[in-house]
Amino acid sequence: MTGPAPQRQSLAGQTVDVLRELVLTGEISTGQRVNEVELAHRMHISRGPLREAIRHLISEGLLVYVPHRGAHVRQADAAELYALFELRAALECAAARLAALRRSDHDLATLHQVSAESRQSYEAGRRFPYRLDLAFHQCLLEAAASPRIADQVRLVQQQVILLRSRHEVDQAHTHASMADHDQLIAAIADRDADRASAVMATHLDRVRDQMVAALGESDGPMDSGDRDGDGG
Amino acid sequence: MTGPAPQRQSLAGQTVDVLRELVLTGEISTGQRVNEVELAHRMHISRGPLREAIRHLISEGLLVYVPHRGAHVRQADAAELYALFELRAALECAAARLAALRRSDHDLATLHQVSAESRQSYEAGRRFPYRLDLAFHQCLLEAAASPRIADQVRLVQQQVILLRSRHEVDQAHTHASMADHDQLIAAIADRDADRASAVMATHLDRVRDQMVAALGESDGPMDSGDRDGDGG
DNA sequence: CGACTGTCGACTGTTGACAGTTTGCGGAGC
DNA sequence: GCTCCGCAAACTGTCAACAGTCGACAGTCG
Repeated sequence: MTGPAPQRQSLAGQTVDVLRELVLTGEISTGQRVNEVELAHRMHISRGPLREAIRHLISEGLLVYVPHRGAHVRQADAAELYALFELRAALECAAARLAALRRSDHDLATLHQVSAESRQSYEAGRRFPYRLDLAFHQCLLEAAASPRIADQVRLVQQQVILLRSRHEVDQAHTHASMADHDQLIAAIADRDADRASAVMATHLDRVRDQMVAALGESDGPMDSGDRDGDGG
Repeated sequence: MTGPAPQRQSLAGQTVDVLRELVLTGEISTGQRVNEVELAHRMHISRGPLREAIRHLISEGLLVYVPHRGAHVRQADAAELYALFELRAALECAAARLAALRRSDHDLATLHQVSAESRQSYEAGRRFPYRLDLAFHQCLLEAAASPRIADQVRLVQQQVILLRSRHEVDQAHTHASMADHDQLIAAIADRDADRASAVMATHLDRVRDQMVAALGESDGPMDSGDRDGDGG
């Protein structure tokens, strides 16, 4: 599991985690090219392990690669975001369906708990950190008990995070998302697979539209719009 | 387009294709460990590009990796096969749904054509080469017009091929599969997304059960009967 | 003044060698 | 005879250096 990280990992393995964090936190800007020698020097490692780590992140979809030009952080337009969410919907709707069929009482209790934490955090004035949103979807994957689907969902979610971290989410969307989660829990509690899948589809459509809107605001007018608002 | 393959690919890129073929054709046996130095010498390349190719195939799911032990060809028991087909069903049912909604007349004609070729080949006495089965699913992906889903389906299909190549398929299963394909085409022609998804689910269940049965025949009765098949 | 071409710099692609770890074998001890 | 310990071989992990390729700049020709 994602327990205490075994520090006995290889250098390349550690580098994957470090580099992934650099990308997801935006420390390496979107679209920025990754210089192998410079980055290797900065990490006090050789180019070999770094290259393997880069290739790994490419396979995870966080980086893209151009021959003889190196790798750069993936940047998505609206079309790619739609395509990504089609994949996400395919996977998570199936997960919701399986969760409804297979969930144990323990799974259901955990879902309720995470949902309660989210609402608590929200009403305490915090901005519904997507850590709790991720935790909810993670619990759902546990309930679905389908390891291969779970792995793929995690990869897709990483790519969503890569885009989501760039902008803010508004309050109305937060409220609607939590309502979706509650409906999803209800469907899973009833072991209603079709309803769980449908609610998930609705939820993901909402999240997608919100992200497309935010993308259009910050990235839409691209002609020399050089306001690199990476602050967040 | 996917025209003449750019032979100017990097050595690592070429090696990926060569190694993938070696694995899928069974030239590297299932479970067999991959010796880096030996294989690099045999391919007249250095270990660097070979390692990158190996890591790539690991990310594709064809190889698995053990620290300090190297990579070996993935071998699946019944439980893993069930998990794999849950992922496949999630992806391909969604693809079938999208294909029903988005297919053009040209897509439909192509599907009909591939289906006819399959039937022709079958009645000519051939054993329904799964190349044609793959071609059918490929056409369906084109009709679905969802690039991310298509990519993932291709990766999953590779893993299925890795297991399917080991054994034969019986005639009854072949006949049923072609009937499934025809029903799927009909549903897509009617733009009935729900029915297309349902037919695909049935089809994949059939294929899965046939593979599980074949797996149990050829691989099940091993010396120490460790039938931990809790595939639910 | 504009377009083309030759050269330079930087970076990726590849290689061979070195170091650390694991595994298998052989011998000593019980 | 069986078990445990130690050594050696083989393999993976890592590194530094070499070679090939692409992009940019400057010089030259029309």
